[in-house]
Amino acid sequence: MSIAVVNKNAKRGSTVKPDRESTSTPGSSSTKVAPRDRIVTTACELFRQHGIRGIGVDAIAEAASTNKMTLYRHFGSKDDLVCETLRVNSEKSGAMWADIETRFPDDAKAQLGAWVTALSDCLQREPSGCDIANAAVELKEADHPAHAVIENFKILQRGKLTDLCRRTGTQEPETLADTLLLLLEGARVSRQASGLEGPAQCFQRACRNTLTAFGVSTA
Amino acid sequence: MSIAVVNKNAKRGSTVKPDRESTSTPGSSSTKVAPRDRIVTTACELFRQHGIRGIGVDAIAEAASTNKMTLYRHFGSKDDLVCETLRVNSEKSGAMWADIETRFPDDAKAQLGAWVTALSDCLQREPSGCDIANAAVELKEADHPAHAVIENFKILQRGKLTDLCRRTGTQEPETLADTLLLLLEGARVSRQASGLEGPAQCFQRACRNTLTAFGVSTA
DNA sequence: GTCACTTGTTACCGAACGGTCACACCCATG
DNA sequence: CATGGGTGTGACCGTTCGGTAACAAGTGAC
Repeated sequence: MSIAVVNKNAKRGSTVKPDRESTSTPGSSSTKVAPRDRIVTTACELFRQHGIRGIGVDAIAEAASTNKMTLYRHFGSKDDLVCETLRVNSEKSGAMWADIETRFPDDAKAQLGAWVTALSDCLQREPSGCDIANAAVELKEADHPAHAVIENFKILQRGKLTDLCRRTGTQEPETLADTLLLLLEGARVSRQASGLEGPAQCFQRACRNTLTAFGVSTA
Repeated sequence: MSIAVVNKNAKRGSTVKPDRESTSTPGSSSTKVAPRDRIVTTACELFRQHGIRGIGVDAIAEAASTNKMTLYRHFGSKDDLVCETLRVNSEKSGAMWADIETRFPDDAKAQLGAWVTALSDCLQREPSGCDIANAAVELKEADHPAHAVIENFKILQRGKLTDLCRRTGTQEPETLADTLLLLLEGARVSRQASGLEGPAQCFQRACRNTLTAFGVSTA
């Protein structure tokens, strides 16, 4: 299957007590991040890079400068860790919404325009697509606990966007919101062969067109 | 990880020579499909159901009423089999294009409308999303041979759709095609929480709106 | 110092996986 | 009947994986 081997050669060569860059130095070197937080951050990154099924708990623990035992003390199973990373990603999205709202208070049209540009920037920055959507594709087991997190996020996101569209005064705010979401999901998936300019520009242009078609002038 | 176990209990219980439903009866029972074809068909289905990483070659062979050895005699590796299934899926898409063209010869607008309805029907029938796009999400290894197949398919699809849009006489046929593709990919991914009516209707409505916005009356 | 708590380390387990081997079997062709 | 190619069967190998056990080491509060 030619699985990308990320695991191999755990030990960093030297046999003497090596570079413990962040651990065991309480307040000195690098802000003393708790193991649990290091694990979550690292897991987010590695899941995005290699897929959930493509990376093992051992490799995650090692990349987080800790070990498997500590990982399993904080998370009962790999599934739990997956859920936690998805939850963190949801919170990141929530932060983006809050940022938009504070930057353009009481201006729904400007907020909607900012949403488009923010997501377009996000698309250009992270070529791996939406972590949550990717997780939904990868986890086919119907009873996987992550599906609740995914479902919850999607409902929340759609609610927020629909509400924002409604506040712009357009008719059919739900149709507009659903169209924008379809464009977003599509852009996140199809990072190949979306024209010369890439899915980010493609997404942005399609959104602008859709907004004008719905009578929303993007301020 | 709570991987869905599809493999277990290979043997059908009875120890006597059991129900060999299709094999060893040359021209009698069920049309005598060659093992290779059975494997490909079964693999397509199982990859869609469980994901490429979620199903093993053993389970595929057994579901195809054959065994692992025969599978490996026809396909050098699981990766080869994956590529073959993606190729088959590409051909199915090609058949759809041919069908549309014969049903509405020399009528680009009607063909485009038929494309929308055909894909919408397809979305409603198969809730698993696009197998090729799913494969792209699941196979993160950059050197996986399937990526060539995927890329090839996407380029082909985009070329056909762009050409069709151009023949409708609209300006910016590429932008229109890219928008429709974004909507399609999005609808295929987001089978959850796309409004009350599901992504299929959502996709269809968004496409109609987009087409009218681009001045293409869907006959 | 002592105690409780969190981490680190190592080894291990059972299962599933991709892939291979050797051998028996069937069946069509000659 | 003999031969040869495609197929079925079961065992096997090496690896990786998720998860656990047992024990040592560090750390902060009292």
